[in-house]
Amino acid sequence: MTKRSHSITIRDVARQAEVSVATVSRYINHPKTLSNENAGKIQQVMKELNYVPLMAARHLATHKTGTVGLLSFTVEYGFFGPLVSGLEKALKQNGYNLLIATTQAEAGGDVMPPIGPHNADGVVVFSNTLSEERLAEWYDAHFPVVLVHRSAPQSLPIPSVNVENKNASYKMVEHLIEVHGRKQVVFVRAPGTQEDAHYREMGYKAALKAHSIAFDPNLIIGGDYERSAARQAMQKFLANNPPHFNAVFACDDDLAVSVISALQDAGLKVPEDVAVVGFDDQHFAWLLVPALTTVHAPTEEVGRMAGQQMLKLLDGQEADFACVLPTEVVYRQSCGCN
Amino acid sequence: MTKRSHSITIRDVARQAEVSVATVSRYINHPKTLSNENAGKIQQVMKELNYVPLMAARHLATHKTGTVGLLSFTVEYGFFGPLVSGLEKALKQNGYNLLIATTQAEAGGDVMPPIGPHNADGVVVFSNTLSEERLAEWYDAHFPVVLVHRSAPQSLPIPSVNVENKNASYKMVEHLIEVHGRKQVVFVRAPGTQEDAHYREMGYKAALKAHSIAFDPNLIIGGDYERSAARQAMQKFLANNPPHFNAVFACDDDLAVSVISALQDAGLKVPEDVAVVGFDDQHFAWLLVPALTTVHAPTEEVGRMAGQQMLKLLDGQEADFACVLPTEVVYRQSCGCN
DNA sequence: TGCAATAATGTAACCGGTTACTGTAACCGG
DNA sequence: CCGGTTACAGTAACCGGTTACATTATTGCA
Repeated sequence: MTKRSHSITIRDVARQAEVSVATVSRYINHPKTLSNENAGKIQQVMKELNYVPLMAARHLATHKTGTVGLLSFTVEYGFFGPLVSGLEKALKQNGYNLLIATTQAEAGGDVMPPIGPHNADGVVVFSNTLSEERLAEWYDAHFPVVLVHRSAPQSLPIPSVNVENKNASYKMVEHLIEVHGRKQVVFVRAPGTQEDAHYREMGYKAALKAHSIAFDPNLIIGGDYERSAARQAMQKFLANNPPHFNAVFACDDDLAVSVISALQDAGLKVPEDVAVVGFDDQHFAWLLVPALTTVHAPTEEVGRMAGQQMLKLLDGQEADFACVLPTEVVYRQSCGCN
Repeated sequence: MTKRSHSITIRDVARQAEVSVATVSRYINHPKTLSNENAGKIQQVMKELNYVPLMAARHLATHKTGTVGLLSFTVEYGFFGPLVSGLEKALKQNGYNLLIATTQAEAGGDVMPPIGPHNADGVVVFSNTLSEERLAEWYDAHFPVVLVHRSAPQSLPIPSVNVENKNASYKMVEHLIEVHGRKQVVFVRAPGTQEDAHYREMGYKAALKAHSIAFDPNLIIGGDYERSAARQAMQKFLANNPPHFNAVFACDDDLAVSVISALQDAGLKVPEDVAVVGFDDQHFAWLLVPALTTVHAPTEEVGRMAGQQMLKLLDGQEADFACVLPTEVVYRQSCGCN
């Protein structure tokens, strides 16, 4: 056995089984159309030779790769695991594999993304990982795309899977105001330009307005920092003689953690002095002390749903245009409950 | 544009640029061998037509897919994110994509794994996701494999990347004994048959022995439960009139969390009544109250290293046979420190 | 019994790239 | 001025599958 395992081709099988290559191919793709005799022979020879058809040759002949891509700007971020998990499970059910690549948001739209029509049957695009031009190009070419945590651009009816951000944020802030009487609520923006973040901020503002609380831009902590520097950003905010506040709505759980630790460092008690709430309900949220009040986002479900939409597209069906999964506030201790 | 975007082939480019297909192919693969004149023409036409070579055709001709697979039994488990991240970064540097699939440990070795020589240039195998027979088969066929969190079977010199488990566990338990005087240490096994778990238990036992503490099998909580049922397993242990104990070494951080919450439910204080320590140093470990004393495992580094080993193999070089990354005990509060 | 429909198989073209081989022209030193 | 490199480009075979079409054997039914 010095030769590569894949020197075994369909012709080897055909020869050994004393049939034509076409028959072997038929056995693989439409087994029912074969005589029992040949089917048996072929099956046996395939097992003997340990034959596995080369995907590339199949792809070339059929124009199907059996692969769906996921384009993401990062893979480290907390909820990536569940997202991929859901996606992979959904795809696997129909025999698709998952190809993963990270890209920075395309600089000028001119860099060819590592996954595309040339190596996948469709791609799931996470957040703003792809320029609108590319999206349009693929849409025009009828290349299946599903957006995740990003809604489709105006003119392109590309299916998307999102979580409900604005209402949940509204309720979250309303809870702080009504139940806990916290009217000076700081909002901590996320770094980057995630669409989710935008809607969460809108929910925050809407809640203030509905309760006749004037929006104070000084209570916004801007997202102009690296994720890893969130804690310092909070510390800086505290050091710079901020306006009075008694609650913090962090754009996501990771930020909430940074906020809490910065507050505690500064000698402030959570939730007594300052209530802190987050968004996402990541794995660790309930482990914190105080346990984090946050909005539960069904991340694995997002992945699964994206997978299902993609399968529909691949099957030639219409997918739901915009699919928004429900979120729900989870009341724990960090807001002052219990 | 009603046709698929990929009806544009190398022959279209060749025609438009008034050269032969071979010349276009050369431009793509060995640009230096072209005259400036033709290179310019081809470049322009390629941009105009938005031409991207079809991977499958390339693969078929060259027997290279440009893809590395990752075979894992799950994708949800906490440290999956960093692992993939490290792996993906390393691979991307050499232009490889990452193909991901989950499999249950192969039942009888007869199920063809979704990733293999037929669709990847090599695969990274996480833990015991693949039967030894398959490993041997691939090894014989010179198909590049790198093992992660699993060492190579006796007779197969397959490169592997592991973290140091035994010594770190030894130190961890020694710390409990020597510094905190905890001599009745419970060991909580992980479900499944991860190799890591085995070595951690060996470290635990070695530490006991070195301190002349008799090993008490009643202080072992067995791994015969689902991961999600770890907390109940601990509760059951507590309810069943266990021998006296004043510390718990959990096989990993996730288990440690379950242990802590079960203990607290039972009215026991951590670390005053029972010290609890874990392994992995997952993201959330320092967030817990008390912050978790644990062993830091460089998971992203494991991914990166596996990627590098794989790249070596793909390049025809020898890879390091067994690569064991150092781990380090991180002393926080849950053991009683501070 | 004969003919059409049907089932099972084989032949060979094709998918879209790569590359060995060949040919041509320009260039080199003696 | 000539034989030998060198630089560049084209022709066509090949990679390993799929499938349209042709062929042959079998069956059903008048």
